[in-house]
Amino acid sequence: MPETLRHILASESPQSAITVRGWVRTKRESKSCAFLEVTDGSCFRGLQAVVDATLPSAALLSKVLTGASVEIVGDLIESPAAGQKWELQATELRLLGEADASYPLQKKGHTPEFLRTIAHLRPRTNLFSNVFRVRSRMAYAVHRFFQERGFFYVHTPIITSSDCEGAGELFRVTTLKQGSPEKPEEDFFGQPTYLTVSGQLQGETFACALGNIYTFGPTFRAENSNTARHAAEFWMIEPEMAFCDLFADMTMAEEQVKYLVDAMLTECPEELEFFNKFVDKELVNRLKQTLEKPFERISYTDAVDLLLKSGKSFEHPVVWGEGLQTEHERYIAEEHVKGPVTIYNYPKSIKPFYMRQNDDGKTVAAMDLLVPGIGEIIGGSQREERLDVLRAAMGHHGLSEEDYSWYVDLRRYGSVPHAGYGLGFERLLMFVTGVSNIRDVIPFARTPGHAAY
RNA sequence: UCCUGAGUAGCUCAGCGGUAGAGCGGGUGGCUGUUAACCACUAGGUCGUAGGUUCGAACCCUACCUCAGGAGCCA
Repeated sequence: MPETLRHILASESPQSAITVRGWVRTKRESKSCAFLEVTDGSCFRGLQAVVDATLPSAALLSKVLTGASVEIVGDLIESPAAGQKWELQATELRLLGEADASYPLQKKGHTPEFLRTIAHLRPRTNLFSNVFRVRSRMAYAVHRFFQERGFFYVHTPIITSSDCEGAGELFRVTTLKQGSPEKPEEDFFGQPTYLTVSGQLQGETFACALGNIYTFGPTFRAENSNTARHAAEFWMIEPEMAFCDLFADMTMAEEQVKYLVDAMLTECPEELEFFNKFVDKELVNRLKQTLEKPFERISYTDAVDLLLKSGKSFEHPVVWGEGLQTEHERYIAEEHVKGPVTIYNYPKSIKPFYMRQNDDGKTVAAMDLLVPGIGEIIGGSQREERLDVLRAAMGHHGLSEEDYSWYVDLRRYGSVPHAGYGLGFERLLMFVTGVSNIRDVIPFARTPGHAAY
């Protein structure tokens, strides 16, 4: 493998006769020479190549427009001008792939809305190359966090027949033709199947065998949600821990968010500087504040109290027993706490059947971690491990034990207290980059009406 | 799905009843090292689509489409 710009730019001393391959970002021409800014994607910065007008290959310059791919041989020298430490004094320029005048990216800024229409070219821009380098680093940090703590990575199914009740609308998976007289039992799997909305239920079975496990993979929601925070296909991180209660669960969630924020601060400094300058000027401050102190914890009941006493007039009334609205969550995270906050012990009527019922009979051991600007980034709970209580909850939710017999079996054979949560990977990326639209942290976003590429 | 706003050159926008504009990007020429280079010239448009009002519509009205912001649902 030839050296990438990431290594070349970190060079300690000049080098002669090196080869650089990449894409032209800008060209600045004057009479005696031309300056080509070349990037290869390996890092944010590019390398300035100086092509003297007397070089034989300088004749190619008229065809080297923004977006063209080039191979340049030359000497890495200290740049005599301000703006960069190193530059490449070219001895030979080769045009690998022309980009004609219709190339849509120019050196001036583009709006994210326009760039979404050219998702195949936007990773060549500053913003998106930074976003997707960070996405890769963060995915690695997610695995590192769990692997360092002895968690096992479990690949839960993407096609599933269980609908993880309460997690939203599902996409149907079928080989039956539309309008076909065939019945579901004649379908490929012999029963209705869907794209998974969560690996949690299957994850629980592995936690009740391997101890601590996590999943990290794509999940799907067929909700007609049109917001900057929802996508039909997104990646979720779902740890599940045996012998774990709600408070240990909350501690784990906090530890993970801090670990990932720290990874952003220490491993992606160039990208972070860019985001802080061009995307969100408060980003670095906010990330540093996240690490400073323990996340506040407020019970749902106390949260309702403080909302009622806030003196704020909310569009939606604050009522114990109803879900917290976005405006309520924003007030708590952004005005009351001014930082990440975990709300726990929600009314059981608004939560799914598998959450553990508390002794008060009214609430379940659920928790949501809210962060300023984004809202819910993590949702989790301690799971109901008592056979009779779980059966009763399933009855209340109108679920048949037959459909979940394997899930109920976990409570029948060696049941243990266990807990877990789901962290939306894209929401985490929005938090650490400051990018405000989920469509801009996914390589090819799937939202209602949009599945191009 | 609901509410609000916006669609004018490849991109970002100005024009808001009376001959379609600028910057960037492209082309040509100039400039002794530029940094979103600079200077001059130049090409580039069914003003989202379809109706309507008017002597006259990019501009006013209606519908639809698309996008954005907010809400619901949630991660």
